[in-house]
Amino acid sequence: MLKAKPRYANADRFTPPPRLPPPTPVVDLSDPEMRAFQDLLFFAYRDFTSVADTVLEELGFGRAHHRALHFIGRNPGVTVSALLAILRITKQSLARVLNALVDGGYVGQAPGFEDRRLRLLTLTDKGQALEHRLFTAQRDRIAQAYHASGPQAVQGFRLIMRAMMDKGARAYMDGTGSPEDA
Amino acid sequence: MLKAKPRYANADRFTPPPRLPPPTPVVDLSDPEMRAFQDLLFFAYRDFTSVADTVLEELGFGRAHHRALHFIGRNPGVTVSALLAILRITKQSLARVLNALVDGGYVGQAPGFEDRRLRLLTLTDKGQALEHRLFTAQRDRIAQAYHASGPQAVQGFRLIMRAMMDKGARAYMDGTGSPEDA
DNA sequence: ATATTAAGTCAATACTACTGACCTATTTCG
DNA sequence: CGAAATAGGTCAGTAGTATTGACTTAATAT
Repeated sequence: MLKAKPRYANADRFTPPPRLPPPTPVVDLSDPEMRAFQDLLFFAYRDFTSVADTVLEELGFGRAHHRALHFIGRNPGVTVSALLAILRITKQSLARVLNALVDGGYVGQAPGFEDRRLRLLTLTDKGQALEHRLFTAQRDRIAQAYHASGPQAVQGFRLIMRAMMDKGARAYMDGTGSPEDA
Repeated sequence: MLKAKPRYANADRFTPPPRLPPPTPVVDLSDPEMRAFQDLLFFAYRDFTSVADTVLEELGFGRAHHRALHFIGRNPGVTVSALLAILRITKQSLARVLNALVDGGYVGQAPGFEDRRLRLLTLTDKGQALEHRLFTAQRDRIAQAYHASGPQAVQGFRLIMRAMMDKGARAYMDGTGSPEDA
C-alpha cells in the first residue's frame, strides 16, 4: 500500500503488519475429532442410502441396482467399462445387476456409433421414472440438510468430500478425465 | 427506513420492514446440484472406507469387523444390543463378526456389574493396536482433507452430515440419548 | 494377419446380511 | 415365589453383493 503523503521522513520504512498467513489454524484435528469425523460419515451414509430401500425392495432390487441406475442416468451413453470404473466392481458383479435392469426394461443399450464393440447404456423411460422415484426420497433429505445448515455448510461439505475421494473420482466430478483413471 | 421526523401524524404507525429472515437464500438446491451431492457422498465414502482394506484383508477381516472394532473402541463397555442399534444389523450378522474378533483376541467381554446378563465389550490391547492401525490409514485422509479445505469446511461438513442422519444417530453423536432410539 | 480391446459368460467362492425359530441365564414384577 | 420380560447365543436356510480365473465373441488397431 502506498501512502499518499508520509508524515515522517522514513514513515514508509514501516510496513504494515504482515498478513497473517493462515486465518485457518495450522493445527491438526485432534484424534477424537477425527474419530467423530468417521462416525459422521458412517451415520450420514447409512441413513442417506437407506431412504431408498423400501422402493428397491418392492421391485426386488438392491443398492447395487440403485447405483447403476444413478450413474447411467447421470451419464447417458456410458459404456460398460466406464461404469465398472465408477462403481469399482468387477464385470461379474455388474453383469448380474445390469442384466436384471435390462431384462426389467429399465436400461437400454445401443452399440457405439464409431466403435461398435461398445455397449452404450441409457435409461429407458421406465428406468428414468424409477430413478426419479428413488431420487425423490433422497432429495428430501438433501433439501432438509441444506435448509438446516445453509449454503456455506454445503460448500464446506463439497470441499471435504472432494478432498476425501481419490484423484480420479475428483477428475470425474470435474468432467475432466475419464472415470477410468480413478 | 425510519424517518427522523414524521411528516404526518401517524407516520410511526408504519413499522420498519421486517428483517429479512434468511440471509441464506431460501431457494432450494437445483436437481443437478442434488445429484452431484449424491455423487460426492458416494465417492468420498467409497474411497475413504477403502483405505483400510489392505490391512483388513491381511487378517481375513472385512469392513464389518472394522466397524465393530471402531464402535467398541469408541464405546468401551458397550453392550451387544447397543452395538446392534448403532450398526443397524441383526444379531446373527453381528455374531459372526464378534465371534471372530473375540476368538482372535481383539475383543474382550465382561459380564455387567449390576446386570450380569449384559456382555460388556471392550478392545483388548491387541484390538486397540489393530483399531489404531486401521485408524491411522483413514486419519491421513482426514488430515489431508482438513488441510486442503480448512476448518470452516469441516464445520460445514459436520452440519450437513448431522442433518443427513436419523434423529437417533444425532442424539448418539451428542451423547444424549442411547443408540437404541436410532 | 495378429494383437488388443469391449464385452459376455461360466464356475466357484466369500462376505455380509436377512428371517424365523428356539434356547439359556438373569432380572423384574405381580 | 412364580411368571414375564430382557440380554444374549445359536441353528438353519436364504439372499445380495462381491470376488477370481478362465474362456469366448466381435470389433478395432497395428
